[in-house]
Amino acid sequence: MLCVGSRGTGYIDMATVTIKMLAGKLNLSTATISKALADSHEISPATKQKVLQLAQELNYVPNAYAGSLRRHKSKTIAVVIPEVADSFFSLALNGIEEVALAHGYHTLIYLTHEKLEREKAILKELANGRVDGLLMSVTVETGTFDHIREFNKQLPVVFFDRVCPEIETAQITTNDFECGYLAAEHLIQAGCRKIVLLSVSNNLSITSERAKGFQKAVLEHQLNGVFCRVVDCNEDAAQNYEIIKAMMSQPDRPDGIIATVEKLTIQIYLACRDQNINIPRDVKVICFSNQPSALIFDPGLSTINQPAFEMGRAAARALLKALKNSSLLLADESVEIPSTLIARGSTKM
Amino acid sequence: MLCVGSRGTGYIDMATVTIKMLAGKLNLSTATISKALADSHEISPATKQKVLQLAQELNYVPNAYAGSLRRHKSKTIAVVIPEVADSFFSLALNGIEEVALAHGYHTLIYLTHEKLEREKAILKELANGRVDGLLMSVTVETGTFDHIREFNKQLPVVFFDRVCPEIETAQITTNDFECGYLAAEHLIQAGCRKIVLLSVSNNLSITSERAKGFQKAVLEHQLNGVFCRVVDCNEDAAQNYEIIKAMMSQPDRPDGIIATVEKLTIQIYLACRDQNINIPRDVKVICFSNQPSALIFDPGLSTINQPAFEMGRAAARALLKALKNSSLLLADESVEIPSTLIARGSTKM
DNA sequence: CAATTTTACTTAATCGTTTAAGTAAATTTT
DNA sequence: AAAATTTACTTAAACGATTAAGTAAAATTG
Repeated sequence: MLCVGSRGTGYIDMATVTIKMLAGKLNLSTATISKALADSHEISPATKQKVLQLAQELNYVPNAYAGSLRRHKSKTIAVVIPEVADSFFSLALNGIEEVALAHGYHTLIYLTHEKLEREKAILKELANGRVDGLLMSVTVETGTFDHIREFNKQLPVVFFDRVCPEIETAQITTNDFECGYLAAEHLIQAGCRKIVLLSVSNNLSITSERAKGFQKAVLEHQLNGVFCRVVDCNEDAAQNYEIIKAMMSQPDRPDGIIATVEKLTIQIYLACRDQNINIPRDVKVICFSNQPSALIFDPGLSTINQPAFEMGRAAARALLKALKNSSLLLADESVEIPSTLIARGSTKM
Repeated sequence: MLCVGSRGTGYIDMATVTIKMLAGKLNLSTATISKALADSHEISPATKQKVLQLAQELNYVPNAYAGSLRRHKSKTIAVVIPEVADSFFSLALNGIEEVALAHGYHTLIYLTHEKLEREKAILKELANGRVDGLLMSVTVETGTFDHIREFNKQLPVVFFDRVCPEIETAQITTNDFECGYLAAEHLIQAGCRKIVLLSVSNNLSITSERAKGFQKAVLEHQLNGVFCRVVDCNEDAAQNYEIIKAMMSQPDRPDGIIATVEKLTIQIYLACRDQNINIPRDVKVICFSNQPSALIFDPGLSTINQPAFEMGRAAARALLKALKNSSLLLADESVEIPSTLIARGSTKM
């Protein structure tokens, strides 16, 4: 018995299996079916058995949105991040998805591409039932927080990595201050005296924390503040290349570079190669990065390795915990998961 | 006027703004509000103006699920991929999100972690209204297709990269056969005579296409089939390292390696380094990879670069086109976007 | 100006669930 | 055995939107 129309989608609705349909076939009310499927004590074992069996046979899957509408719960969370083609965020997303899945939650993804406007638009749109909560890493542009605060009045938000201390909620971070300090210490131990920290001009607490750690080490070792400084890069790879190249062609060029942003790595290597500046002989380089292939760079890249996957998991866990237990104070769920410094060829003495 | 309860979520419902509420405040019916917001010709300009203004003021956002339930359209697509911590998939996801966003669609993400069971469970759950369509790259285990075929009876599916020619729908691919051929040709031109293609044991059409292209080049150049062969790796990095190491410690070890899987790159480099086999002098290596940092590997990695972002975009576009135009035959939307071979240090003569 | 059409609404049903409240029959209690 | 309770259901309202169908008043037509 073929069932092909001459026009239309070609997709068969087959009068999608609903509770109503099950009720019809079994001569029961929809209420009974619903309760039977929910294993309610109000329904007799015999009826439950019949309902379950028919549901199985007809491949009944409850309409997600009908339930969401009724219960005011979507079993969906949103992940709002700047980009996904970045080892940190893709690993974090991995961790988030794992936890969401395990709890039967669905994961919506939104990329801000570092645009505050986009971030605002997303939060606004999500503020009406589509999700039960939000995991986010803010953009580099995010300097005001009203849009987040407004959203957070209605739904729980958990920050990870690029957190927002201004908002009282769970903040999943790594030890950025300490890592900035350790990176600088590491370079100093390797003999560097003119260390530059490359950052991107932004409002992020994590980069300022890293910079503060760096400054502390510089002070402790009484290094010259003229040479030891923070240099701002931006979102444009070609421009960053020029910035780094210009910096490295000065007579008093740095002998150590700390990149707080993974994507600057390539530009640093390229700029040095193109100017015949040898890493690590002429300049030592360490980056905040999670690329597993850092060890086969030329030379192997010393890194501060963030626990991206674990941070994603921790963030998702905190959010889901809050969703299960509505009296939970999310601010108490903040955790700091330490990063690890891995020394490789690029900082060899 | 503070509004803080002693218990509960702390999240303010503020009787979330609904059409009903707007209707109440303006002394109009919900139908009028709904139509005004949809800019219907049935509503007078004056009323529209009033409605729009109040909606703006109260920050009204339509409940997504109410509309979805009524219209049987969710404005949501699902992306089902093996993993996200992979340069191809993260770039593709980027392209997908861009297109979805531009069309006002939401993107759900599901990771199969290469498990067929997981893939089946996801499709089953999604088959009831949650999404309007699906973009997918199948797992390495996906050898049967009934679960996809079943889903595809109800909703449109578009495959990208790891496609499924058995299902009649859009398949967004790159020129895998040709690339397998070109990679082999490239190694042969560089002097290789004993070339091994490293793959992962699976059912994927793309890897078999690459292998076929490789075989063609081997035949054309009448290379010895004993040395020129396909070697299977798997999902376990440590095991792969051992497989490659064992292969490279044979007396008749290969002088050329083609890796069809990005993640094998590191194991190849490590195994060679650990055995003092010089790349490219002793063995030349080319990988299917999209890592932008391939050029600063040691030595720079020659790659077959897939147009991941473009493929993601093409896949999303095909799906959305089908969703807008239900009489579209998706199979006609299949496209092949060519990859590019980038020669670097790892295949130098 | 009576008849018709158009305008600008409202009423009420519906999407697929869940759930409070109701109810008849069976069971238990006293 | 009458009263009270429990069991296993059903009825109907709700969630928040959309939309077919209905309607009174205003505008247009012949």
